[in-house]
Amino acid sequence: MSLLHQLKSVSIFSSLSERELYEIESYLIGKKYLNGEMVFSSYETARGVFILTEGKVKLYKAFKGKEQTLRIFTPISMLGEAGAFKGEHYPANAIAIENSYLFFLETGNLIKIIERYPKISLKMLGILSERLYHLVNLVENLTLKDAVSRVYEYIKQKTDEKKEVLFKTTLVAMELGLTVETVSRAISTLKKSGKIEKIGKIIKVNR
Amino acid sequence: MSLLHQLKSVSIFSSLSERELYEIESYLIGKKYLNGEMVFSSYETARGVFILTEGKVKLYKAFKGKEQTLRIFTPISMLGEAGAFKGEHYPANAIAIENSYLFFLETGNLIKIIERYPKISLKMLGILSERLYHLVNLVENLTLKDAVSRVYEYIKQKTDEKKEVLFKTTLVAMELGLTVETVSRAISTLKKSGKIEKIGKIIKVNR
DNA sequence: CGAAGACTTGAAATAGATCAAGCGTTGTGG
DNA sequence: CCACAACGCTTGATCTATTTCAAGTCTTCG
Repeated sequence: MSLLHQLKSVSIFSSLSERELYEIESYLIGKKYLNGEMVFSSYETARGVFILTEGKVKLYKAFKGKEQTLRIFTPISMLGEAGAFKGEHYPANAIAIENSYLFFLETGNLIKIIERYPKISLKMLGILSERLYHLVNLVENLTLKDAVSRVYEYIKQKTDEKKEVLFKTTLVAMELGLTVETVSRAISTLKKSGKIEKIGKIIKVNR
Repeated sequence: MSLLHQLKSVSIFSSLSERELYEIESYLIGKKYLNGEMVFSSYETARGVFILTEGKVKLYKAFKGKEQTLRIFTPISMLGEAGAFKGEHYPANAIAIENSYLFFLETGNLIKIIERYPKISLKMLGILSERLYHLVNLVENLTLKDAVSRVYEYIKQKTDEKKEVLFKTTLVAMELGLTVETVSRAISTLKKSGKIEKIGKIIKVNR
């Protein structure tokens, strides 16, 4: 897929013409990140946003050897927006958890774009709002729901469109803020109660 | 304090002239909320934002009889922005925890204002980003830090400007997502270790 | 003044984490 | 292409921080 085409799927740019996208493209700097490589950290000054076009990036907080995943990003997504619009530092850390490719867009240029194409600002407000919904949902899950129902809801949601889904315990544990062991136990509980079926790594919900 | 004056302290309006504020004022509908009265709930469709000019409002999530506070708002603050820019429903519930006064501003009018005064959109992006920082911080506190250090950090932060601060166990427990008992125990631990002093309801940090 | 609400302290319960060990899967380099 | 090392998954046993339950004291204010 061409970069131009990819830009179109970044929601804030979706309303722009090819000509306009072409201009934005000129601001972007692409870089490959290997699995395990840091994209940005909360210690560093936020200089702009990233656009993930390939791979997977984990956004997380770390403190005293423990860590909490906030979100796993997959293509095509924008990262680091909050840092760009407020504050010195990014609010969290981002690390590639697969070999990935990201473009960087400087805050100054982003603001230039927003000012030039006012429609974009509403889109941007929409993105930030979506981030807030996601985080509020995370807090709800972390503090109000037990492990088994969280895993169950996760699976239900993932199998909403597709019938069956590839299930990686480690990844799900990360996304839900649980340990691998807890997720594994939750799965066997759900299997026993007949709510799900799992053959190999393929999982499906019984409705 | 006049409404016009109050509007000026809502950061998104701070750059507007009196004439412009006067126009915005005409969109606002004020209403008194008694202690315990619901301002909005996550079940209801988001029709606009609120501006708190008096009292205290708690933003929280509830599930199966349990609840988790996301934030306590004090004047002058805006509430419900995320709902206005995305999604059918507000992401959480808001309830007055003191007798309060709020103005309501319809989404349509807010967007009109943003489109008319483009500078406002950057301010708005800043507000949403600040909300994200706050929530990320909440997640960090809830999942990575223990009760005693959370209470300690809370007190340190609150006593940053003032030397001494009025401490209400119940309110702090809400804000930190802990039980009253846990906060009370944390306080006595901190007192014993000499890190803080508390006489009556007045608390201070030993530095 | 008295009663409702706020705070403290102790004892018990609990959900999930941590530690530990064994098994399964996979992919790489010899 | 096979072997085996590294990694992922499962299951059991213990541990621990915080919640819950309970009961008593202190505060405040109508």
